[in-house]
Formats: sequence, C-alpha cells, structure tokens
Amino acid sequence: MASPSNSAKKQFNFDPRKFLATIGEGRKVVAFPKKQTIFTQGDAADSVFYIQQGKVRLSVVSKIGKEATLGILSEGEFFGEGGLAGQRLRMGSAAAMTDCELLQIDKKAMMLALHREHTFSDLFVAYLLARNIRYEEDLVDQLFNSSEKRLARILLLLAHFGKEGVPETVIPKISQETLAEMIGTTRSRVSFFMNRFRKLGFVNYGESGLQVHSSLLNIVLHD
Amino acid sequence: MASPSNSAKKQFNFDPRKFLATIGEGRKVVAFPKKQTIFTQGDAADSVFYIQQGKVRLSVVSKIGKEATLGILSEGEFFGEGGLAGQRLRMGSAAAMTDCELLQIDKKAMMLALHREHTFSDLFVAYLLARNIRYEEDLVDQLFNSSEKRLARILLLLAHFGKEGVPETVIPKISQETLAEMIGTTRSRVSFFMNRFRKLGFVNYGESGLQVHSSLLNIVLHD
DNA sequence: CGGAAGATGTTCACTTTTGCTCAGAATTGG
DNA sequence: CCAATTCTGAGCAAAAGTGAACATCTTCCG
Repeated sequence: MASPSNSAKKQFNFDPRKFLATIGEGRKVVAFPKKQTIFTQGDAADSVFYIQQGKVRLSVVSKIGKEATLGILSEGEFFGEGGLAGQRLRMGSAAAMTDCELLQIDKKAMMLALHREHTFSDLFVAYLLARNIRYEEDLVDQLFNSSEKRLARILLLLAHFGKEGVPETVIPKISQETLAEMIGTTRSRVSFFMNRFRKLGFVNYGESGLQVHSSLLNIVLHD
Repeated sequence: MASPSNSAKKQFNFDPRKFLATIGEGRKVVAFPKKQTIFTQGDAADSVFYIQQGKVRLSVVSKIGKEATLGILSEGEFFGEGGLAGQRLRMGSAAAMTDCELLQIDKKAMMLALHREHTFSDLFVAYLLARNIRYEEDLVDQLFNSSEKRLARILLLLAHFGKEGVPETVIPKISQETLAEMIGTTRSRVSFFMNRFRKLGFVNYGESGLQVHSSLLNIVLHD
C-alpha cells in the first residue's frame, strides 16, 4: 500500500510541506499530546488537517454505542476533508494516537488554495486518489473475507510490509479492542486469532512490540 | 446521498460537461450497449471514464471466484480513475447496466487537464470527495450493521430517497444476486429478507418494478 | 509499594450466516 | 410458441461470529 505522501512525491516529485506553507493566513500548526481528541463526531466541520508528525485514529460511533475504527493515519496524510464536500458536521471523531504535530487549514483557505495553486491541487488529488483506493480495498476486504483474513491483512498493513522483506515491528501499542473495531468483529475473536497466529509462528510478542512475519501472508492469500 | 455531479454544481456552479469538452484531443465519446463490458480486471489502466448517459456497475472477482459489486454509478460520475494514482492495471471490472454514452479520457490528457484547468480540477476534487464519503459510509455500514440492515440501506439508496417524500421506483431490474454482491451476503439471504420486507409492507413488486416505501427506514434506523 | 484501570486469554450458550440443494416462476431468445 | 436460461423462495446442517462473564496479566501513578 503506497502512502499518499509517497505516491504524491513519486508522481509529482515535490515535497507537500513546501506547498502547504505557501497557504499563508488561514492555516496554523497545532500540537496534540497522545490520547487527546482532535475533533468529535458532531462538531462543525470547518477545517482540514494535514499530519506533519504522529499517528491519528479516525473512528465512528453508531447509534447503539458500538465503535468502529476507520483508519490509522500517519505523516503526510490529510483528514477531516469531509467539510470540503459540503458536510456541515464531522461524521466521526479523530484522536491523537501519539504526540502529534498537525497543520490545521481553514475550509475557506483550503478551497482557495486548491483553486489557485496547481501544484497544491495536484497534491490533494493524488492524496484523494490514494485514499479512495484504500477505502475501496477495505470495502472489498469486508465483502470477501472472513474476520480471520481481515485481521491478517490489517496486521500486514500496519507492519508496513512491502518496504523490505524484513519482518517489521508493528506500531508498538495497538489494543485488540482497536483491531476488533477496524475489522468489524469482537475483541474475543481477535484474541482467539492472535493466539492462533502466534502458535503458528506468524507473529510474536518481542520486547519491542508485536512482530509480524511475512508468512502471515499465507493466511490472506490462501483460497 | 448527493451525487458527485450535483455537489459539484452546488458548490462551484457550473456544468461539468462544458469543461470536459475543453480537453480537446485525448478524449472521445464511446457508446456501450446494455450488458457490454467496458473494461475487465487486469486490463491496462490507461484511461478514465465519465458517464454522460446510463448506469455502470463496478465489480471485483476474488481469487476463489466470488464476485462483489462495489457500486452502481450514474450520469455525472467518473470511474476507472485508479490509473491516475499509479495503478497499472484495472483492479476490477466495469460493465454497462443500461445503454451508455461515456467520455473516455486518456490518462495523460486527464492529468494535463487537471493541472491546467482550475475549474476542471475543482470538479474532479469535488467528485473524489463525494466518492470518498460514499466509500466511507459503505465501510461503516459493513462494520456496524447486519446483512438485513445493509440490504435495507442499499434499497433506500437505489430508490434515490431524499429527493421527494414520494416512494420511488427502484432501478427497474436489479437481481437479488447483484444485491447480495453489494452487501456481502448470499443470494438466499437476500431472498429471505426481501420477502420479510414485503410481508411487512416495506416494499412491493409493482408492475413498474420494485417499489420501496420510506417506512423501510425503520429497519435501518431501529437499534 | 500497592491499588486501580486497562489489556488479554478463555469459556460458553446463543445467533447469524453460509453453503448447499431443489423445485417452481419468470424471462429471454430463437 | 416453446425450450433454455435465469430468477426466486425454501429448508437445513455445519460453520462462524456474538456478547457477556470471569480470571489473570500489565501498566500507570500516587
């Protein structure tokens, strides 16, 4: 999975941050400590965020209180862009998973910049395309696969597979609860499959966190 | 659900087709009769389509041959835009559900136009935002709801609810098979729920096709 | 250090869903 | 018009997933 910032660089060969800086008034750098809420479902949707540092979790709560996690975003990604499409209110919540440094851009300033700056517009289009692809893949995954496969896929994605063949450490702390919310199942199910994966040698709990072995791909790829 | 073309018009106040016409070389109008394949999973992804007339179904086939329907698109929507984000091959298939008139735009021409024409770029961004929102909603629906609720939601969306309070006729022909592929369940399940909905008076098979009553919303909204 | 709060591992009775199969209805194309 | 498909409604056993409970483990702090 190419991250949006990477694909933007690859295709257009420039650094997003440089162009974001040219927006001028209507933007500001904001810091959020770990666990802090950035915005909540129901807030006014009058700005867009760009992640300079850290990880952000997007989630939604259903009428009956069930929670779902839509994604975990990292450096170089945008979020909260629903307002640009006319949504008045936030349809979900965003929270800092680590200490974060974000660029908060007013909706107005963002729309002006998109209309004025070719390169910025190119960047944002590249981001939206990448995000579309990711949502589409997540949806396909939900339509096709069992919860065991969905869990395996999310673990591989979180481990940044595809960079090197080397087993890489997953984001140090991610609870089974959050994993369950991402794949749409219960925590006890996640616990059950995690133990199975461990017994089969696909993952292991090292001191530096959870390690994912590429052989886990077998679960995803098999039939 | 606002269709992309509507939201583009609402926000930017212009007609997409006018600007698409300015692309010049690198685009052509193509017609597809009902049921014809437009492109197939695995084809080279070297162009983007814009729907001028008709309805198009996007689908994906899994390794084991299961099929999923990702969406049914209408006039004013783009599809096949994955290539713009660097995808070399089509990740799914597209087929005409009705006789269609499409605008096929070369990837190169599209990227040039996006970079050159402010208004075209604005239009495309609006489309991508709308599409993102729709995918996000579909994903949330999958994460939260049972197949019964997912079916009810899809029926309401297909019936264009929100336009008038009037019960509207669903797209004349949509098989239970396709419905099943859209919500990620089996056809027999769809059959079961459709009968239940009918017995409860939420839908009925009129001579003009399937009619959806707004009371079906109760199924979606009730805990 | 010692709670308190948060994670995790496990179990278990229930529900829901799947994956068939089969037979009748509705459509479609000669 | 008939024959061949393609839909549809049903039923059922097996599989998967749910929700809640409860007993450890860990971590975090005062």
